[in-house]
Amino acid sequence: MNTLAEENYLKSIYHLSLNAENVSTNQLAAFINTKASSVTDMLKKLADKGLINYTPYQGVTLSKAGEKIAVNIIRKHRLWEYFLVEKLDFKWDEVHEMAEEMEHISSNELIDRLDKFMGYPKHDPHGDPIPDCNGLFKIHNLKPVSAIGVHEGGVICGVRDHSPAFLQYLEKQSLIIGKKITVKEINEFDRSVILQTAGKELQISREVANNLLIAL
Amino acid sequence: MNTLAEENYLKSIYHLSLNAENVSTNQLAAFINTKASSVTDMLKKLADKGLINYTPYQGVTLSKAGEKIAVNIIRKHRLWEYFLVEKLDFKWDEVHEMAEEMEHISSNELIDRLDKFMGYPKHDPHGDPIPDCNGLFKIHNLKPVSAIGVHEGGVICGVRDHSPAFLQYLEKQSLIIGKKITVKEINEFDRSVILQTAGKELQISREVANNLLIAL
DNA sequence: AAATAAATTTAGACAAGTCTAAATTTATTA
DNA sequence: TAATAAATTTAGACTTGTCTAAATTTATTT
Ligand SMILES: [Mn+2]
Ligand SMILES: [Mn+2]
Ligand SMILES: [Mn+2]
Ligand SMILES: [Mn+2]
Repeated sequence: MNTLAEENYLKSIYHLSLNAENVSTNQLAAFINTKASSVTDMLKKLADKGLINYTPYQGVTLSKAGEKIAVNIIRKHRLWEYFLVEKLDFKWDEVHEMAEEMEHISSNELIDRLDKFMGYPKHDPHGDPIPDCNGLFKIHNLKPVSAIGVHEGGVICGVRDHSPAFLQYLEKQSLIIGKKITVKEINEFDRSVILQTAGKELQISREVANNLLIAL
Repeated sequence: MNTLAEENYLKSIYHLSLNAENVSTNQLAAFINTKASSVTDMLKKLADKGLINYTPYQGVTLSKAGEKIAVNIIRKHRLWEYFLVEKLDFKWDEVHEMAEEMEHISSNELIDRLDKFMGYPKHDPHGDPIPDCNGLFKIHNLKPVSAIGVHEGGVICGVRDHSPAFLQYLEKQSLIIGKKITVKEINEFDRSVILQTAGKELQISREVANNLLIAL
């Protein structure tokens, strides 16, 4: 099997691949919080194992085999997050770090039974889709609030920033998954957004609007 | 915090300490499945950290700090085993290896909530006591079936051998936790034991009798 | 097209944990 | 008690994953 470090690299390459065709050494180094030279070493190792496509100086993509492993780890991560929130009553800003450890528990039988135990949830506490036991899931097509115009709106279905600080802020504003919102006004000066939600009206910064995802 | 290897050594020293005042280097090496020289290296490290009392050539005991860590890992191990059997429907012979990984998930908040979620169970699937969040538990005073005489009996409350093969055998014979048994006869030749259980009678080898624990 | 800057890789080192082989200490036996 | 055996430790090496500093490659500017 693969080491914990290998799994973390594969998962990171997967996440970074969503925003860039080829993932660069420096991107990975920043994301994983390590040095570029360490990344190079690991990329060689993963390439030897056939888990990535690596051409020196040109960045990497996941191979089919590598992607399968990455998706499986993401499946585990999201199922454990769901478990922590739904069964153990943690808040959505408290579970990520624990799931970072739990995603490396190796047994697939375990994770499949956990999935069944919870009724095959489709989304984790942050709105991210949970791959099924075959690695299949719908990449939902969400837009940041900052990308829609006045009088448009939708349902909050995800977040881009998963930091506890951001999640706590959203919770305090009742901007939680499933909430219906409409853009009422966009401030010309700082592009902050005034939202209309059930009952009340509230203002969010451009920064927040960029990181809050809705389905139209 | 402590590394995975350190945690495994502390746990092993704890288990071996139950049968011997001082735990020897070779005992540990055999138990952990490593070489004596590796054990020596780790013992120095644990002694430097103040987690064990180590005098070269004389074996080790856990310090108060080391024991606390060991008991906490055992608590996690047993709670996860209970979870796997009671919530995810694994059989008692299937859970040990998974729990060996899960016991290293670091969060104590997580394990305390898991404990609460399951209703604060007192014993794991193999009958072993689960330490509470303060590390307290009753070491129950069990006897192997091989240690009692004819016409004596009790309730099955634990096993000495935790191997899948042994556990599967017991299950097949319906010799499970909570079962009431009485010794009906002891074969003089091979010291095998004939048991009377609810309804039927069955014979077990000396080997099995040695590893099956009962409360009188 | 040079020159410079940025990105990436290579070289050499280090810590953790393990191993084999050799040296040392403790226990056992004659 | 001296010799031998068993247990333990030390010495030196190896792997994984990391780091810093130097070398190399690619990209960007003049
Ligand atoms: Mn997460
Ligand atoms: Mn999540
Ligand atoms: Mn176990
Ligand atoms: Mn157990």
